[in-house]
Amino acid sequence: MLRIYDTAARSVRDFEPRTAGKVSMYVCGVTPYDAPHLGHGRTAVTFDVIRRYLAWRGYEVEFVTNVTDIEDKIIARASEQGITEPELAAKFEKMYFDQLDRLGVQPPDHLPRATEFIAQIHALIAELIAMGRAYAIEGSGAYFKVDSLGTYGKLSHRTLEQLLESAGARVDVDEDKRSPVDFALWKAAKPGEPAWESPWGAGRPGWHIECSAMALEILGEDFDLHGGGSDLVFPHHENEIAQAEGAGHPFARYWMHGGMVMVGKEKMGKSLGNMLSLSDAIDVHGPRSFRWLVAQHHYRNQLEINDEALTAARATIEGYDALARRLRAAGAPMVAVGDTSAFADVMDNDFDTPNGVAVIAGWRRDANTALDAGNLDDAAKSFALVVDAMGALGIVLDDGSSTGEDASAIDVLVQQRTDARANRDFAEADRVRDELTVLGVVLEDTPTGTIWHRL
RNA sequence: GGUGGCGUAGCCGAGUGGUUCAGGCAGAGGCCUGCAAAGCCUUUGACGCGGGUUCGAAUCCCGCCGCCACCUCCA
Repeated sequence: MLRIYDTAARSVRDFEPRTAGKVSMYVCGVTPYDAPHLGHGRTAVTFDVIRRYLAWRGYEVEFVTNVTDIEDKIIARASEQGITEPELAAKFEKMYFDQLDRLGVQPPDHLPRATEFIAQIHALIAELIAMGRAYAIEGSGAYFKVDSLGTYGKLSHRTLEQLLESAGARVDVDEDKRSPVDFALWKAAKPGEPAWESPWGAGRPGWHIECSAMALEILGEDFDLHGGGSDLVFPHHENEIAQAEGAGHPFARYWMHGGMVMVGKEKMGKSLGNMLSLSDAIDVHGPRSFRWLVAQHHYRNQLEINDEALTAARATIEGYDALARRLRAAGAPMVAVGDTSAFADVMDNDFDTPNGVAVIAGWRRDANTALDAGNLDDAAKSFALVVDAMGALGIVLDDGSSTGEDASAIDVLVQQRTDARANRDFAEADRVRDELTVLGVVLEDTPTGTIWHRL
């Protein structure tokens, strides 16, 4: 039985999807106005693993990620760079998905953009106004009336009193709102800003409303999973619920939130200005190191990411690659996947990848031990389990079969060394090996001959 | 101030009231190897502090200390 921690319930709940055997999930993507950082990568990998595991477990998954391509930050940044908002958004959206692609994050089944759903956004706002849950202000836009919805705050567990208290302490509250906790559904355009016509004046959607409208449009009411970073719990997700349920549309059944990336014991965040580039990390340590590091930690915990941690993750992944290489070199047979229930058992407990990784580590050891003993069948069986579970985590092992262009030249050198060793001319053998080392080639002598791989 | 989370061996990081219990990285010793590389085996050492419950607690309760997050744009 799959169990999922639901932020709204603050506890682990048995997973009962809307439709048996199917999972509909919506994960908040980005507002593309800057280069993707480590946090984007962490959250994307987290939900990619969840998606892959669900599919691995036999569910038919429909996966939606949105792009909020019109927002205050985009307008400001486009102005700074002297390009249009669509140009800016397209540029950073591409950058975002390019990096996710490197990380092996599967493309979503649907990729809705806010500007493509203006009609649905209008319809939802109109419903809210008709139901008395929202109001328009001439020249300002439309706002959600928070005190009209008794359940407001149920996701982030805040009462209206608490919200009013902290809102009052804030400095700049929008002057036009009736209450400091109300939030914009539609923002009137200032001169020069991009705008769409609407019954509440020319303007643009407020942040939050696009996700309610797009999730309902694509996945329908009462869809299964809604995810995002924990920093989105309030106000973004709380408001998404208010907008959908306030208009009478049951929203997500389960709310999942991933922990923040930490840098030097502090949350990496925009206000702190300590954001690290995702592409830099991948360039230096490789995408699988990043992915493995994420998988080694529970998705709801904070995760410190630094060079040391990525280096350690890389060492582990390379150990798995070495196993794949050795098996290939030894001519181990391909076998069907056996009993992976040990992996499923831990993963079913709220996607417990740290323990899933531990299970895989056990199979890896089994495979290595069998291989050392010359038992290729058992080694192959254990390895098949490793590969299968790794697939659920989205990691593909490198067995060295993709050798590159100068492979034949390297093979010649390796043979020279083998000949030298056969003649017990170890000085010559080591000289050739040094030559290969310079080329970034690492040798491994196995019972069935010398194999090599690139550093 | 309100709400939530965390504090485990050199580092990262799981964990259930009770025989050894994670796992990874690093370290030490051994095996294998001409030497390496890879691998296997063994091994060092832990549960923030103070109480309490219990036959027994890292695991439950209370208090304290420290750290972090959300309450504001944020994955």
